[in-house]
Amino acid sequence: MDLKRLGNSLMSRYEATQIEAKWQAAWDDANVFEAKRDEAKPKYYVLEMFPYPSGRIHMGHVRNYTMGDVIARYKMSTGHNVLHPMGWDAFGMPAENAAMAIGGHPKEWTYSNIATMKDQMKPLGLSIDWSREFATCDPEYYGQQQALFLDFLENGLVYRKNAVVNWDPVDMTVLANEQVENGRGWRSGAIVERKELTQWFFKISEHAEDLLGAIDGLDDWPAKVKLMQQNWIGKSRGLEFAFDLIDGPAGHEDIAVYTTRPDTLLGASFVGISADHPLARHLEKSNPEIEAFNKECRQMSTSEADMEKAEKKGYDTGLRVRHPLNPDWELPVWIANFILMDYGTGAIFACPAHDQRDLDFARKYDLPVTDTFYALDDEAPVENIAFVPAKSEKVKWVDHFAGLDVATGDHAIAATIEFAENAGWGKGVTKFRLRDWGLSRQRYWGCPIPVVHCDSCGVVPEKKENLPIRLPDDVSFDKLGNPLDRHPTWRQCACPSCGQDALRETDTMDTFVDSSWYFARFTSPRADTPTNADDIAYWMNADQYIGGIEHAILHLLYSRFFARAMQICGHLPQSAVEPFNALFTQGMVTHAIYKRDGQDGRAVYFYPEQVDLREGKAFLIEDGSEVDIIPSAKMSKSKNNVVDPLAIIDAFGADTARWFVLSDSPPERDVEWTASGAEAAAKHLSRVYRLALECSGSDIAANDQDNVLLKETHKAIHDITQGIESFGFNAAIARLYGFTNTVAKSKAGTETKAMAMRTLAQMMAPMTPHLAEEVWSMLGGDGLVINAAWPKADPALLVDDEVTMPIQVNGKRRAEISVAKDMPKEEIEKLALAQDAVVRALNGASPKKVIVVPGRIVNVVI
RNA sequence: GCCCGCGUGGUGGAAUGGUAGACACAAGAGACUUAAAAUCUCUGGGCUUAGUAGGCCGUGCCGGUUCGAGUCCGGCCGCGGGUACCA
Repeated sequence: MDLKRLGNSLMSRYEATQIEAKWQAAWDDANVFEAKRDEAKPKYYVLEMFPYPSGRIHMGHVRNYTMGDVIARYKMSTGHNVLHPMGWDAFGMPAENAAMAIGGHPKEWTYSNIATMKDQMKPLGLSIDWSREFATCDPEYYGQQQALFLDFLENGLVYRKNAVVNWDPVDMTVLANEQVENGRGWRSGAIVERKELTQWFFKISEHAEDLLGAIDGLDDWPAKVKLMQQNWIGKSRGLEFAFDLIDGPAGHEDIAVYTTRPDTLLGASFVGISADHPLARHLEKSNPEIEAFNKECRQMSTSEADMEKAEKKGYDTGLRVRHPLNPDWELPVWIANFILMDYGTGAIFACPAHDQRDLDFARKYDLPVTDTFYALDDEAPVENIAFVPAKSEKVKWVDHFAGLDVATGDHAIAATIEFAENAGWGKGVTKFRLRDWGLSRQRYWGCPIPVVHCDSCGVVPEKKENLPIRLPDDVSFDKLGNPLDRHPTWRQCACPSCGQDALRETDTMDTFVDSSWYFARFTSPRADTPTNADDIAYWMNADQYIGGIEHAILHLLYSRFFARAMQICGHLPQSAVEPFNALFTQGMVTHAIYKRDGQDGRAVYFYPEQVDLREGKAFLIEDGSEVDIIPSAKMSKSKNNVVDPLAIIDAFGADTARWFVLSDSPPERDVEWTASGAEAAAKHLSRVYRLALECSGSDIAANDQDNVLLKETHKAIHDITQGIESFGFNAAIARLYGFTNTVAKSKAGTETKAMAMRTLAQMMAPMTPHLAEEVWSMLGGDGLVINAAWPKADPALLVDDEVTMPIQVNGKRRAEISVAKDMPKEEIEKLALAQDAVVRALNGASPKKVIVVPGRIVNVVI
């Protein structure tokens, strides 16, 4: 489709490019988007998740920022002092990958991408206060982040411990989970190993209880996000106890386990330990087979999904433990590849009858399967499907040691814990699934962790006056490993404590750290401390936060933790520990992926514009060869399935792009990208422009249609206002289409029509701000529409005197009546029963029941 | 695997438990025009039917609650997101 040509022909009257440039200049002149503290007005802070500067904006960005812009502009017109900032989530792996793949420097790559993307965003006419812009890779920003880190350290919110990473033994580098493909490094193809490193951790788990409890107060967050966070934090009540080892090696008298299902203890089949469990590590020293098995376990990727989906494997250590309820009952001890040292105690007891994973394992290695309870109506023993009812469901116990017969799992768990505590062999424990947040990254392009390693003083925090600890610019990516490690001089420094020669930490911070406090920094982006108390007090919290659902857990949870940590260190007031008052999660913009396997076996991805689609197949435009079509996934740079909005903006203008991206689907739902319909959006905007033109040139006297149009206008105000406030942008736009039709067809006088058109312009202004200004000024609107007060619906004009009511017979619509709004129930019933269709259906009999819902429906039950 | 969503015409989608398909796109027909573009008008879930009468079916599938279910509940299937080092 030749968008450019179509656009030009449409623009013969509605010149979007001209109009848009004109009004953007007018907004700049009036400085309407610069946010200044003004105690006289209520403030409103609208924030969209800031973008990663990948180099091109895509439709997902346009959708996200247009939604935020609608809210920001709407709030401006309702008398709020609006803060609407924008910045760049600029650290991260893609910059290093680009440096490795195409040469150049991550810094140059990133800043040049930022410049390009800003140029692409500017024409959209977003109401952003660009004076507050920053990138997380600016030393001014990450220096303040280092200051925060030092404060966290001082307040005991950070510590060091060992943790495993994915290690590529060929590239000599740590791999992110997404860089591990089928257990192999994405570049080298080498089998990935687990490697233990000493790393920094935020003590987020200490705040688990608070982070969980406070979710209840997040009234304007989507329920699904709250549920996901609750499950992620995963509070559980369970039993901790130990199995005594029979003739265990010295120092290994027992194996401690934690279980959330202690009530199934009589179904125990074996004890499983992680390959990294101290006992497993002890055994491997003298047993080559165990050593080999453990080594294999340590070659798995660290990702939970990979581990869970991998084939379950085990090795029988030959050791045995005693069952705590019966000393004569011995259980084997297995090393299993699905048990993680990081979770619980690194050891479990397995109850195959009531856990599918344990059952698969038991069947594979021929271990016993013992039912401990049955469904109330089915006592068939477990075969190959584990019986796992909800804990709230009642089940029949086979022989429960705490004396239960029929009880729910919840009840049985509580009873078992009490039983074990009284008997003295176990202890009830509350645990959280949430683990501490490992922030160390063995990479160059991130915020340096501001600590120094000194031979005499150990790990020493850098002095605040030495911040920012800047990344060195003279690095290269042509050798293996981390450039900071290899740098000839950067590491060397004086110990902040004793002054002797020392070495800097070369790990940088997880990029989630950067995005965990940028919302606070926007309130005073140039302050020489992380935040400024007055600005924070005025602007925080973000009243509306908008971003992708893919951030439902990690980013949002980390930000909630950071707000608490910053409050502890005095950088945020108590009122800001939940920094986002309202959250809206938009759906993703998805697109099919075009892919082919390259000669080296690696996938090669193609952009949608490189591909020609015919009869459900995809061919490269370049040479006509066929490529694979992979079903839609979120637009992602690594998969090349991104569509940039520039073609639409070039052809039709920003207002069309904005209107189109809002009109076509509900904001929270994922959308499969397609450009069909952009043209229609442009047509509609031209039509609005034409209507305004007609209206400004006409001279029709006031008449009896004026009142009809007035009523319609107020109904539209009511519906559209509600649509915007509830993020029903597509519904609001549908209503705007309807109202435009009403105005177009109305025979009302010119004055009333101009009023209706001005109101239309005001209501379109959040979505199509440039056209709205143009129409507003054509029809004698006062000043800028952005400064005009939002129209208010008069309740007296919203009500109709007559209502249409459907008549159902047994729930099926058979007729329709039109009645006065306040007609009593009895009369409605009489009218309904007199309808032909009802009389026919009744066939002389009298109805069993007649349900009349005034103003809604009548249902005659026969 | 586990957690969270989603599934409605040819397409995007609308619908406080109350007329399923609003509003659009694409399509077809017509008006205007020398012609085209632009614009305007009309048709439009499926089956049945001479039909704009009437009837039956219909919101992924199966079942339930209810006078009434796209909406609530249970079980499936499919797709998407997250799964702690992608951001």
